[in-house]
Amino acid sequence: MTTSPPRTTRRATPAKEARVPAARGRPRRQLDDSADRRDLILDAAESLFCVHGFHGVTVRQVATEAGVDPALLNYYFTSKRGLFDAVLLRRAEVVNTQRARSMDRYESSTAEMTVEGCLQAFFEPVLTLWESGGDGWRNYLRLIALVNSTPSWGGQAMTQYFDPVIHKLIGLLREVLPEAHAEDLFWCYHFVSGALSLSFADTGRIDNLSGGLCRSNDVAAVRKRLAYFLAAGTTQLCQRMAKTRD
Amino acid sequence: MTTSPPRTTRRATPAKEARVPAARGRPRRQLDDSADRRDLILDAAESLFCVHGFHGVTVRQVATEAGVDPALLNYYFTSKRGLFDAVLLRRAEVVNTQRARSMDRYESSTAEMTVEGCLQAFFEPVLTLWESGGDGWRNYLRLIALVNSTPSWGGQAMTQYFDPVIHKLIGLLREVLPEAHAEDLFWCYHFVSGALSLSFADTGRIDNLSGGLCRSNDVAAVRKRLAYFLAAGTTQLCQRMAKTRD
DNA sequence: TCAATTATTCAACGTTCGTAGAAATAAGTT
DNA sequence: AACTTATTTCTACGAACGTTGAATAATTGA
Repeated sequence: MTTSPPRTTRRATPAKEARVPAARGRPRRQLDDSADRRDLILDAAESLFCVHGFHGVTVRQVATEAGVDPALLNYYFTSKRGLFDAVLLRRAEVVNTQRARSMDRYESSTAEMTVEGCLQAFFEPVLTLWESGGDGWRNYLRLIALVNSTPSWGGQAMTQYFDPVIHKLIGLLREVLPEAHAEDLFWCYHFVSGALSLSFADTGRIDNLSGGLCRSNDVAAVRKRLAYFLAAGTTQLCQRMAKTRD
Repeated sequence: MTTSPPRTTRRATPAKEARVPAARGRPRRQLDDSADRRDLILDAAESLFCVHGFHGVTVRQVATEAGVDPALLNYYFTSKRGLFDAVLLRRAEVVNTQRARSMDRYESSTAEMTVEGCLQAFFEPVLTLWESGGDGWRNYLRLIALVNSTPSWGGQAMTQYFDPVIHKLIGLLREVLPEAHAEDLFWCYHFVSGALSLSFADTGRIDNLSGGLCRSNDVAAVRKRLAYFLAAGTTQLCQRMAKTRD
């Protein structure tokens, strides 16, 4: 208990980069797990980080939730931070290529684009994932919402994926609202982003506030209302600011 | 260093409630501090919690920032959680009575209320505090924004202060938009809250996104645009939903 | 079959965490 | 002055933290 068997001096395992499964020597399938342990860990981490944030979760909690040894997290992801980043990046490309495609499709198939149409093309793919992407996607979007409103987040890896589609949206809006000032379009996105984030955050706040009249995870209720609200806000902001000396 | 002087058995200090300064025996003023140590601690905690969240801050960091001994935090606030709650509650009543008064004033002084007027009466006091309330208020609003979008926050103590003014706002909007469904007004507030939160969160996100064109702490820029955006969104959402079978 | 590689477990390290008891200091009361 | 109470510091506990090295189990290529 107190005294321990003699330990030799520490020597690191040779490779210190995050472990990505190689083709050779990798077991194809676990005995009874349908998914890879690596993915199990990511799922567990996702479900915990999205509720409590990075600092509110311990690697031991993630390990327990995933049903694996804590050391395995470091084996695959090098560090707790590495795990967190891996969770963020896992679905980042998927969601954003879907959004990019959605906007491309809208742009090329529509003769007369509208503000509402652009915004819908921007967020409809995400709503769909939220609605029918399973718990994984729901947790992921919650996590993104949390990260999006956390100041201390210096996530440059994320902007790499998210910024292009945002600029694409702003580009579309610029065509529909040619008289709008550039900065006003950015401010519109700012407000859009805030409303979207809070919706995905799924805090249950509106449930309490409305005495059960509204449910914060009611995708169908959010869908139409978001479109109406954001489109009108964007249009009016830009039009009224365009008339202003400022 | 290794062996310590013999410690007697632990016995707790008699009082275990949070320490609130009494009238008797309390030193009136510290030697060189202009403010009470208790307030210094709250300020330090506020400035750290609003950036890193509850779990991202240690009591030792707060103590260092405040320039006091770590044990003093437990003396005044019993626990880390007690400190966090104290930070939240310190300014909660102030801001919300100001908002309540602002809406009362608007309601009683205006013959023909508007959606934009109601919303402005709701958030203008907060914008003013954000603009000219000093670092303390700016940090506090950041913290509220963070808490507002954190799912794991079971803050019933906060709702006690914040819910009444929200219901007051919804009551005003109901007068201006009598045809609106009740649930739509709650959804409007939901989106309003999201846009406001992200603005106060001051994440610097829009600064990067716009390449410096917008600054996320530019209160003047936010003020008008918020009013335009939210008023149009609210009006349109309610009007269009009112026409819908649903 | 056997050596090489990968995956997983085990036990523990060194550190930092929140918190507590006791002593010391300061202020107020009488 | 002495006494009482409030404030502050000192020291350190026990637990939990992220992480690691070495050992073991599983899988693969030859």
